[in-house]
Amino acid sequence: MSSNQKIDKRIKRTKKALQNALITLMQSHDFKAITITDIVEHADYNRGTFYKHYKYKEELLEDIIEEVIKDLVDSYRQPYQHTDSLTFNSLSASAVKIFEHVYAHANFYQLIIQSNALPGFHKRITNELKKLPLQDLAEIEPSPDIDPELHASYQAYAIFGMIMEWGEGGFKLTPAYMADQLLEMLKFSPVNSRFKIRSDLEK
Amino acid sequence: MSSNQKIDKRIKRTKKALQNALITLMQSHDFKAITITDIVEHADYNRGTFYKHYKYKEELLEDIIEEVIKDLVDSYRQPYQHTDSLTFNSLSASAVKIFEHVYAHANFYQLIIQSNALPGFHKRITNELKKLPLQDLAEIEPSPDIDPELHASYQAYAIFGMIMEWGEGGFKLTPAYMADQLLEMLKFSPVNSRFKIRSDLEK
DNA sequence: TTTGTTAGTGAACATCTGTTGAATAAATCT
DNA sequence: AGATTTATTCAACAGATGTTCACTAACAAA
Repeated sequence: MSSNQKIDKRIKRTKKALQNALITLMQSHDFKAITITDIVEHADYNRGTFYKHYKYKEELLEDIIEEVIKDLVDSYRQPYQHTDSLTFNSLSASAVKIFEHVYAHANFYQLIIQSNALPGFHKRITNELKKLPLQDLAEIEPSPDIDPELHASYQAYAIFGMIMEWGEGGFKLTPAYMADQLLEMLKFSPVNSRFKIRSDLEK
Repeated sequence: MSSNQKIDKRIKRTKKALQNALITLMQSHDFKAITITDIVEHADYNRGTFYKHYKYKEELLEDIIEEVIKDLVDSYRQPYQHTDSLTFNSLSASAVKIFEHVYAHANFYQLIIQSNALPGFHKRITNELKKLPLQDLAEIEPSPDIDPELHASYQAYAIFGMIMEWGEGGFKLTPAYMADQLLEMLKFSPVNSRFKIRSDLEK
């Protein structure tokens, strides 16, 4: 039944204990300041046991992240399974689900942000980009040839940016509001909108 | 004349040497695998000297990043200074300048990506978001109340996402193409576009 | 050029790291 | 159930870390 039949009980037990220890320590300490010794002492395991499973604490953190990601994917797929919840459209429902997932794991996301688990570079450069007045758009003729890879990365990081901003504000806003904001920003995208259809007819 | 009159020559000399040593080491080693001892031995300084200026190697890296960011801001401001380069419009020119800046520092950006200086979380979650088919948009009525903070973060991370995608592809694409792609994606934004004006008239 | 200030040196220290080996405990398998 | 496999322990190791100290060398200001 369960997805992991062959994994040794001891391994699961140990990994969970180490994960919990790290999470607990991250509540009060900067990620960088937490030592392997801290983790194993807090979890009451031998230091060698840690190294049997992980190379460094970042790897342990990634295990924790992996579980949260799993829930994110599940959350996203929910609207497609329960058609009754499709009040608006599928994207709107998915967007809500994504932000609801983050909201449900707000403690975790805030922990990641607070404990400086994600370091300086992307934060530094995106903060600088934020200052630049890129909002002022101009009129250009439409053209549909957008690189799908670039577009996917653009969209992914954009949503990630919304989550970061949300988290730095302490997750005060509601998931529904966040989803609405995302839809507002996406609204005029040509892909499936009436504008795209209209410009297609113009050809 | 110079912006830093009061800073001791020795400090500048030492910091530059340490920065260069780290950059050199990052060419061939994973960031995490580089030790403080490696850096000071390569720069031929005492280990205590390192700790006089930096707490950990991440702080040293941030100093390097700071210089690149400075160039990014300068690059962005260029179009506003030289009006002759405004072939299209200000945003288009700014976008080109940003991507030209990245292209000029492609070695640095690739170094950051390759050496895993930015760790798992944002990469992991955004890669997952990329898989979700968020591209399929739906028709909704326009409304202009977008949170400026959220929008700024959205845009900043979106562009950062383009740069990451670009870098992971080895910076094969040209800066002009990247700028064009950005403009394509922004094109239908309501803020200043003809669509916005049209929908305003509909009221 | 002298004087006060501070960066860099070298050495020492306790602690943490990453790895290893043999012994023990707990799991899995038949 | 017993036999086999393997996770965990404990101890030990060399190397790296982060900090401190007195010493010197280089700098800035007058």
